[in-house]
Amino acid sequence: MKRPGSSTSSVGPSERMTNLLQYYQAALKKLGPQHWWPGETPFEVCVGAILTQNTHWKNVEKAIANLKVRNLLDPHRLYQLPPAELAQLIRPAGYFNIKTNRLRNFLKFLLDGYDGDLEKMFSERLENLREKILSVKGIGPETADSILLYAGSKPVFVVDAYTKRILVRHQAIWEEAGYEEIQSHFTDHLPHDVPLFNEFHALIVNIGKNWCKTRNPDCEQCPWKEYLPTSGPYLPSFP
DNA sequence: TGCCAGGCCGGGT
DNA sequence: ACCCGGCATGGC
Repeated sequence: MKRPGSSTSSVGPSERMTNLLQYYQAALKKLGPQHWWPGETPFEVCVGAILTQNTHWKNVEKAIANLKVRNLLDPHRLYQLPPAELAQLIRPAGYFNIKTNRLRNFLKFLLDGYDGDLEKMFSERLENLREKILSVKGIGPETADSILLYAGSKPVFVVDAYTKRILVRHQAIWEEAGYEEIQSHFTDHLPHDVPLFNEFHALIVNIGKNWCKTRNPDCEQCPWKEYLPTSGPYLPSFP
């Protein structure tokens, strides 16, 4: 459903899916805790957040493993590594030339601004820090927010492609909604609780991967089947 | 076997 | 302010 031009519609996305805690509880009950982020240290989370841009996590795991066995999951040592060597190590994660630069941009930011100390970085005021991380070339809103939530335990809700697809499917947002608008939908209707944000986003990704796929959606088995709109422009087609 | 994945940037309308 | 092409590997 596209946002109506300048006219106002009586029933629309803003009226739907505001009972987010029920969605959360239903998903958690069916799927259990997701134990996110899949990484052992905050720094590993940051690296993974950059490497997983538009990429299967399975591929990222291989790249991270390459870095880990060489003891390179450290800002100083990783930045010391010649870029060409870094590129080869992260090759399995795809876009390896681009991601080499993006990783190094973030490393330089971390080393120059905070002596490579993530704790020091995360001690900065949240609003300022988010803007600064976003200014690093190669780090957009999802990557920045993933770093803030999953590496820094900051109360920031992470939005990704699955989040948007599911919310559009549930008529909670318009198709044209941008990142911040989608994010607001959660932060406006949920307590700002770090474990909640952590688990909720992880559950969304799980549901997106398994039931809300672009090609082969399977709404019948989806844990949120009960909440699907029973009428609207998406039935029986799928966005 | 094609299609697609936990985006983002830069250049063009 | 959007829209689009480019970036790349490996799993299903």
